[in-house]
Amino acid sequence: MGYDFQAIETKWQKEWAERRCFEVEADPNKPRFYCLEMFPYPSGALHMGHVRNYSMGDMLARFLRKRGLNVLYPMGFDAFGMPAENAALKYKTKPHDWTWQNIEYMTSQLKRMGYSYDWRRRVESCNPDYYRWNQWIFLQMYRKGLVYRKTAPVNWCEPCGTVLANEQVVDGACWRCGTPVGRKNLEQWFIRITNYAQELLDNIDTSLSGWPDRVRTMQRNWIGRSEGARLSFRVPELDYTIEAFTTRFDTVYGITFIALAPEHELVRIMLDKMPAEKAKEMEAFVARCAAQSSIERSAVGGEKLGFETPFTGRHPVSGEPVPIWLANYILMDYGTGAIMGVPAHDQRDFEFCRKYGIGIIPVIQPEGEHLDGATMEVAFEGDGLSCNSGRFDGLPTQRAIQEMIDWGEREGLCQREVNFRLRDWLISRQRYWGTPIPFVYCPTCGVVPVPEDQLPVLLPEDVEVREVGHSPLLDMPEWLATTCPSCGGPARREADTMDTFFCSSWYFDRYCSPGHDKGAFDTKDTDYWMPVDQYIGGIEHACLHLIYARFFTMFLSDLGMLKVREPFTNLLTQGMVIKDGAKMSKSLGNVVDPTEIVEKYGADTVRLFILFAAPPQNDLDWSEQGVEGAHRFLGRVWRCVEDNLNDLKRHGTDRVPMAELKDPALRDFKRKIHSTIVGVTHDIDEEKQFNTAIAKLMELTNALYAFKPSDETGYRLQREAVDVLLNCLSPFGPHIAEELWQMLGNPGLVSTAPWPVPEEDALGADSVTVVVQINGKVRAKLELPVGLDEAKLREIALAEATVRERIGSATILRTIVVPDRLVNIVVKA
RNA sequence: GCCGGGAUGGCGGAAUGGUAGACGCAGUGGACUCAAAAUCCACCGGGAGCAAUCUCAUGGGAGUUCGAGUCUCCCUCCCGGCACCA
Repeated sequence: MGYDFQAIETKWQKEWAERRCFEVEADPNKPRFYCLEMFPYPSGALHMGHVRNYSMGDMLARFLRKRGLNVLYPMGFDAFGMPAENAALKYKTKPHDWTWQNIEYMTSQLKRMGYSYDWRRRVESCNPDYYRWNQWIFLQMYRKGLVYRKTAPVNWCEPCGTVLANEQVVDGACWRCGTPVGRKNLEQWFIRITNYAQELLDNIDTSLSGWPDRVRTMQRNWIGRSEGARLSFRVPELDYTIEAFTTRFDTVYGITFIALAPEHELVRIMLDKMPAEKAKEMEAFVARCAAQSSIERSAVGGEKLGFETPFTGRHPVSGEPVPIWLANYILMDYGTGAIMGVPAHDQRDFEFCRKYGIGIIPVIQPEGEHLDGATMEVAFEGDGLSCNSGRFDGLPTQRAIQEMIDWGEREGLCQREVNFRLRDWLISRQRYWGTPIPFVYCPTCGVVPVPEDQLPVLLPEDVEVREVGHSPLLDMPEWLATTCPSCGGPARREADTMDTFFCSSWYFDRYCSPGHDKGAFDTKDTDYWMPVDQYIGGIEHACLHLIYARFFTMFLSDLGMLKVREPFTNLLTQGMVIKDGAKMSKSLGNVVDPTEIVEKYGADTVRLFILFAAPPQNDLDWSEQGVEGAHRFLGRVWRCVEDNLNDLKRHGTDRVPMAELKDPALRDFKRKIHSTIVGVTHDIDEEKQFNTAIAKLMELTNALYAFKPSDETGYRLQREAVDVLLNCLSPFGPHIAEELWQMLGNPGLVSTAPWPVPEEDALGADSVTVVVQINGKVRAKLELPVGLDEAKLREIALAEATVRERIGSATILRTIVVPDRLVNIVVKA
């Protein structure tokens, strides 16, 4: 009858759904496991990257379920976002309709793959039942002082018509559309994620040992902590104090100038107090810097531009005047936007001073050298001994930093300070298809939060998206107009919506309590299910979603809603799916549609291929020949059951214990069965090497083909092998395993059958190949019984004819014996 | 520049410091067939040899070790992240 994968797969998908095999409830008496995948954006159809991600997760979920764990394995959709608006424009539809259509279609595709989700828990972030809790959480953040509005130069993406968070600017360009990002001054909503910078950083080392090093490093870099001191320069003429941050307070005696960012607030004050002519020049300089793109301005080795102001600040230690300059390489959004210029020990300052003829004073001497400010060619940024630094002369750099800051703090010259590269999270988006920010503007009361009992602020669904430079919400006076919750007077709704990363920062909590309407989730559920034990997704979220989600978890924990501080215990970042040397993408036209492949080969084949072709972290080269190979393997499994079905059924499932087996061939075969269980379990559970787990199943299949039973014992062993093979195969190719399991008359479903347990006495070998080496080179291989002691092994090895011949007249210096493994004879001619 | 990860057959990739190349793809030969496909069986890193076998080989160079793809140091190249961050 052959392997009719289409019929089999639809049959079992229906069966699993009807039997509700994969629906789970929190049960404190059962050991739990939370297996999570990054939920997809409902872009229209699944792509191979999704299939890879979810095939890994499903395999794990099925495996762990069989091992007796109560496995939460949910799926949902990250459904707000720009593409829906673009699609609405293109196809003359509504974002709401387009999105929901895609959600339903992609759900059907996921079901066709046979993934074992608990579908009752599906979450859609565009559903008011979900986003009302976005609004609620946002209000809690507001209450805790984590939300603020600020007019600031923000990253602006013109094609997207909206601002971007820092995390969403990649190489100076928009993370979604790739357009270079501009600057715009806007009043926007921010979240103080920086309040959590230290914990976000600390936990990388203490709590994220289950994450790849790569991601941990990326987050560490992104948060970017640096320790140092804040010091100030008094500017008496302007009655102003310039604050600056430095990590090198030990170089304070080497200051020869002060540099400000052209956007620094002091610039305006100085302009007012300057002769008109000079002020004009300075304004021109500021304008010139403003015209430089962010990429230009932050390019390494970019040209340093400076402008000398007619003012001076007082050196914090000596009180001497220090010239104040404006410089294009000083960034307003790091530190204080002002620096102490130490050209001798900072390469950027050095280049600046050489260009503008500012003095250079070395205050650290490297070992065995003597630096002279007049002749130095590069700044010395390493460690050495302090000089020209008064009482600190002669101190080694690391000590100098500490002792000088201690002294500075005592004298009131500086304060220890820690700076982070991480910026607050800008969450407003000037887009329609997102969660409305629950605030109103009242002419009397100002910016007023919408009371919790009035949530959700519903996003109107019946809108027409038009190609205009602003959100369609602004064209809906009936939606915008509201009353002030505070005074009851007329007010206007906030028309900005939230960054969609807000939605994806807590969806995994919501999965724990589907449909809960008393809160974002029920703590009874999250107390049981959280944290996520295994999270699987793409590396591209290393500094976006994975930082935001960690922050949310800390915040919700501070509210007392979560018991955990970190959401994801183990993280697996899967590689991309590549074809013809490039990532599959529509623009390159190298996309392979999963649906077509599933029709041609079946879901089991696709799953198997995608897990077998490469280790999870590596990129995976799509190869239709490889797919055929996977299909061929499943065909072999099928035939090896179908062709022997009568024999396999006739002899029953009673196992023959190892102790009763005498024939070495049978004993070997029994061992193969049980070492497969051990190996596959190890590869999945400990190594997360799904490719080698599959390789071991292929080996067992090959052994089954080579095995020709001749008696009752042999047939029973064959049945044992087939049952183990199907059981271990079922997480990878669940449909075919289920069908064959049933054909054999096994009770129940293989999906819910316990994972096989290896028989201990079927693992140890009767004999082993002992390698005889001479000076580390393999010279003989001996098949010997297990457990011989060192002396015996040495004796046997030395007695071997080829070995004796090899040694000849050479002197044996020593012999290393590793029992059951090798004998290494060290000789000297 | 700094940080992280890599480099193994024609290809994807295996190898607790102990037989390098599991498993698969591609390839070669055979069986079955009128023939092909499918399937089954065998071979499949380089060099030498009729063969047994020998020899070289895990990016390059040193080192530790009885023994190194694996550990240490240096170098080359590739991938990823951060970067005029004070």
